[in-house]
Amino acid sequence: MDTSPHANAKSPGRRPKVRLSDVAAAAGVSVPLASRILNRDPAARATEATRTRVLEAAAELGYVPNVAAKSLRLRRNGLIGLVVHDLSSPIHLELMRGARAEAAAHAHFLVLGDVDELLQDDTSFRTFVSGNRVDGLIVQGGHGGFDERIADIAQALPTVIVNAPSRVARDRVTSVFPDEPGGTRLLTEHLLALGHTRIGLVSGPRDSTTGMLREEGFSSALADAGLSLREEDRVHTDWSSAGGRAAMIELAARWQGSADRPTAVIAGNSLIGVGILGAAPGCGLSVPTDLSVAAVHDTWISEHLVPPLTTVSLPLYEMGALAVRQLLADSPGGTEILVDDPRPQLHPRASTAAAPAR
Amino acid sequence: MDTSPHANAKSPGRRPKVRLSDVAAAAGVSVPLASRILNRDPAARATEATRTRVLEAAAELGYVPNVAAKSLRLRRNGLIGLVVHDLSSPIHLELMRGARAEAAAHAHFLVLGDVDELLQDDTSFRTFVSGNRVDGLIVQGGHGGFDERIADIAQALPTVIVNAPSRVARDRVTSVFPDEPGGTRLLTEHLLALGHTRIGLVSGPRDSTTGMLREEGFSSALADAGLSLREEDRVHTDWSSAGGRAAMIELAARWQGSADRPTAVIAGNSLIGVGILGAAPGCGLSVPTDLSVAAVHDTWISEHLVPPLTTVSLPLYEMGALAVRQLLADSPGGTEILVDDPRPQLHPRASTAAAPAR
DNA sequence: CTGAAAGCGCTTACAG
DNA sequence: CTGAAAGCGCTTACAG
Repeated sequence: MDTSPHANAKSPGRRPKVRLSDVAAAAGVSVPLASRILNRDPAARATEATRTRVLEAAAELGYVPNVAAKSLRLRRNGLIGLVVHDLSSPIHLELMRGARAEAAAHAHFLVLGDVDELLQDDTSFRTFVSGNRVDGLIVQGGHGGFDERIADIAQALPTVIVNAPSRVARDRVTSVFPDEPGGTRLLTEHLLALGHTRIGLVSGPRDSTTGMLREEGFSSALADAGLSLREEDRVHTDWSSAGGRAAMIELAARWQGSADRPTAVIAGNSLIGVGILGAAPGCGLSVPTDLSVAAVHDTWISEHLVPPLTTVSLPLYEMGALAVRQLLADSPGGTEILVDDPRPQLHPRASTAAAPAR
Repeated sequence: MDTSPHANAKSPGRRPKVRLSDVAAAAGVSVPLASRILNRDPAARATEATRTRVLEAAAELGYVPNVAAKSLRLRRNGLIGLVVHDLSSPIHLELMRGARAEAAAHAHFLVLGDVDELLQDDTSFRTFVSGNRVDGLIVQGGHGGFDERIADIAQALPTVIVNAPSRVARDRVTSVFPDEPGGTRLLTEHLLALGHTRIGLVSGPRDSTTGMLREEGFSSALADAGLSLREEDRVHTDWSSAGGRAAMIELAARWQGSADRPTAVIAGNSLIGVGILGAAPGCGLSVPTDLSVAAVHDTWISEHLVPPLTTVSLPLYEMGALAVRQLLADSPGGTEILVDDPRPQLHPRASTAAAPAR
């Protein structure tokens, strides 16, 4: 009778999997005791000799617990679903990096999901949410009209909304978000200090919570300076460079032939900022001579643009990490957590300069 | 006795999980039969009435199989590890998007890993590789000196290397990669057609397989035109915009005061291209008047740069999708697969122009 | 303190 | 063709 670890080899070319029972046998103890020792169960008070025998056997055999068996037993699997809206945005990437690193630090892993798929495709929704596929969900918020659905999910699965405070009042949803108004305020104050008195805003989609919060910071900073945003100086667009480009062209058309126009513009995010910067020359506007441009979110590209883009950085990486920590702490839902370490920070660069004399 | 689905509710606020036995009971059949019907086992030839009763019960109860139980039984879990080197690169993002979408189409999910962590941290390595955490691994290749380790992994777990052909001759490693030489050749021919006869190359790190392949395409296109790369016209740097910036500064210093210099430069990837474009003005070089710049990989940003960057696009999204397909097909290892649909495509933009007259 | 037993929720040979 | 039984690899009350 072959009960050696090699007896259960499946594919010929593959190394055989070592089970807990193999470790227990090698150490001459029962399976439960091996389990307790390996899991540092304080109740297991075996002699030091036994303990090391088990530990050494495990190390020698290269034992790694079977996660499926553990999951079935423990009803959790060490997996966190990270569900974002647009995988190609450098902004979500930072969030993802922070979440991944934090998860790894706690021996957890991230499973990638897509917001639209999750909300529209029922199969995807159900495997994620009811199939025990993941222990919890981090969902990118800030997009309009899907809050009820999230509340639904949260009823079945610990859920954290990142990127925007949740508008759902239900118990189980925690949200984690940066100081959006504060960040935009920093940008606005920077432009005001440079002498700009009329500042445009290229905001995100109309139904975006994030966009609204940024506009709030913008408006309140203007108000503090005795100014206010004129309706005709604001454009809504989507969160992309193509959107930023279209917005710049739209604004330039409005300004056609009028000397009375904004001398600076704030981009709702840095993708939009890139689009504005790219479109300005074609509109006959030189940045920063004719127009100062500043954007929310500092990404790897900001400093390499021509001219380098003034931005405010928000703690995206930390937000991802904190979302994971919240989920693992299984904290009571309903909390709204402002990620404020580090604080929003201004990165003044050549895309902003003193307002031209009037 | 309460055997209703609600009997197994755990957390009071959460919806109870429905088990297969609940479905079977509701449909009045045995658990095995319910399993067979739900899994479309052709051997199960129940009456149509029974079949629909089971299907309807499952739908009504909102049954979703417990993945942990399935995994334990079937020895696979529908998870694929995607292990990349730098999560923040827009290039890997495309790969990731393709892989995620393809995986989702086959009811699989992606678990995020980090190459450095996988190779250096033994715990991470072992949970991924021997802990049955994932069914297979997609690892980003092209970085020097870790091929033996990958071969090691592949012995335990189906593995596909993306991004570069594997230099490991072992049986089990399949690699999937785009036509790197072909792409760079397209870029080179474009510059040659514009009249450039001396072209510089800002390549990636010295030990990068990918970089070497691109240089091959570059050199062979030059050779076809009766030209060749001069040693002093090549700079190695890392795959980043900061690297590109440093390289541009280095080249400009070499060219100082000499009329005899390259009139065009090819960037090993588009991040490097961004850095070159950003650094050129500071070096007293106007693009494309003084210097044409072209780069490998077309990303969202290329067309929004000032000037828009000429690039060649490689099928990164498709490469990700194909890697997943390879893994799921459990095809025999050792194959090298060129992803050539779509073919590398030139995107001529304003960063390249006719060579200045000599 | 440790071991034997039960059980997590499935699937699949094996009988009937 | 269908059901009863076994078992995937763990952990944890429960006995001893």
